[in-house]
Amino acid sequence: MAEAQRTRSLSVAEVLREKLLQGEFAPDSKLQEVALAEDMQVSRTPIREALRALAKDGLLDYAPNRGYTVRRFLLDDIIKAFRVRAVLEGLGCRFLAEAGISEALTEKLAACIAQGDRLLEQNPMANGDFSEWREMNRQFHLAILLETENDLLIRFAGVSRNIPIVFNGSFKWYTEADFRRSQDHHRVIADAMGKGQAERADRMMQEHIYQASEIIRAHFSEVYPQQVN
Amino acid sequence: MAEAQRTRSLSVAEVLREKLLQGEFAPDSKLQEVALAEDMQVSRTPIREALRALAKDGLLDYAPNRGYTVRRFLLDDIIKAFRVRAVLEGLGCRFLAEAGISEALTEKLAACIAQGDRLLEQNPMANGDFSEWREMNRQFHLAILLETENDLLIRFAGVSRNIPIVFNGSFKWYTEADFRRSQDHHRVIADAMGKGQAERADRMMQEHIYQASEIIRAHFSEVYPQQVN
DNA sequence: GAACATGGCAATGTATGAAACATTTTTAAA
DNA sequence: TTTAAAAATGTTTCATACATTGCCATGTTC
Repeated sequence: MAEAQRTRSLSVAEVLREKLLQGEFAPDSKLQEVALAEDMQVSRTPIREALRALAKDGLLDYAPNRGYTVRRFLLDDIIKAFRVRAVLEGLGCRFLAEAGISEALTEKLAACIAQGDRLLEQNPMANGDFSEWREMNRQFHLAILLETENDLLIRFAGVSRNIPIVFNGSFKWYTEADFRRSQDHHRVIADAMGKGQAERADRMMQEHIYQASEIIRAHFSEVYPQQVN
Repeated sequence: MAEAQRTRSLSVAEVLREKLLQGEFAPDSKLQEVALAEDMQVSRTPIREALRALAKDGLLDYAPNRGYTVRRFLLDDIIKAFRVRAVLEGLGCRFLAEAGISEALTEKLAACIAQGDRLLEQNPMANGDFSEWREMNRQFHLAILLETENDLLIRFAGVSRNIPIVFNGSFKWYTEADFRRSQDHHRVIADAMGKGQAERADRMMQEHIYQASEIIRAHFSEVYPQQVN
């Protein structure tokens, strides 16, 4: 009971969002209702609603009477998104440091950091599988955001993270030093919040996210070789 | 020609959004397709799409198979939204101060400030019509945001402003001193950006928006007398 | 050959009935 | 009287038919 109901519209949106985030649709290509409806074996109605939702999230461009196209993210767009996200997540840290963080969050962050240490010992770059690191990182950031109980902050941070390339993290380009640095950042952020050092927590989170953006900047041309920006 | 096409869905969404922002629907009341379709003389389809859009903007709550209800904004929600907005608009000022602002923006901001001076001379509280002040203020903030050319920043700032009570501004509660203070803020923000003082511009914008939120806090109970939070 | 008009096609926009789901009311039994 | 099952009612979700718009090719005119 009280199971979060799933409508077809939501399922379709979820599937399409995942494909968009994984870059399975070429930028600027059209997403047409009829074609998608056939592919996914549903009528146009749920497709329409899903497309509309994805456009609202900025993953598709929409023109009335002309339909939806896959948004092309330039490096510039991604860098700008990172700056916004850095400020938002930094703000979250600030709030929590000011208000004091719960026992539960302290433990959650400690668990993430412990997991990070474990993964670092295993030399996470060796096997090329970063899914555990990615999940740990996701949990760390999400736990902080949720603790703020600030609806807009949570939503905006989510949107600014749900962008192709950004979404999966840039871990495949991380050197061992990058992983260790990232882990250090997490440690400082948790420490600062625990001690009520709002300014320090904010700045460290901003720097943490900035460094991630710089790694993407350095490797962006590998994803879109032809693209100028 | 090239008139921005209007579909019924978009028109309906616009009308409903305006009503929601003006508080014409009681919080927690249901918005039903059939009833709205009759009221607005369109079929259920454009209504559905409009409701979905408004839910994405956070003005409506949605539950699968159960429909849409008007979101109830507590004072706490509004304060939290203001904090996010303050940081976002502050960030916009920071960007512009760092990059340098265009001639066009310099003039636009100067025009807004001149208009503010004019309105202050006329004692804007006298007639109880703040529409001109509101428009001037809107233009000032919007011009800054647009100049950043940061898509997410513009969208997020818009969403965090499109909230009942917040949307119309709190000018009806402003004292003359409040108006003058607000005008001073605008002057400092424009000055700081013009001089490339990023930190100063950022902080002043944040303070500017914070003060607006405090005025709403002081008068919120007049809007929802019964509400505790 | 270039500019413009026309018509057909394909896609989106809208309306509406049918099905699925939730809620309320009724009915029957304990 | 209380409780639960079941029917009735109302609302949302989905599918589909029709209407409208945009696009592109063809053809006409200058």
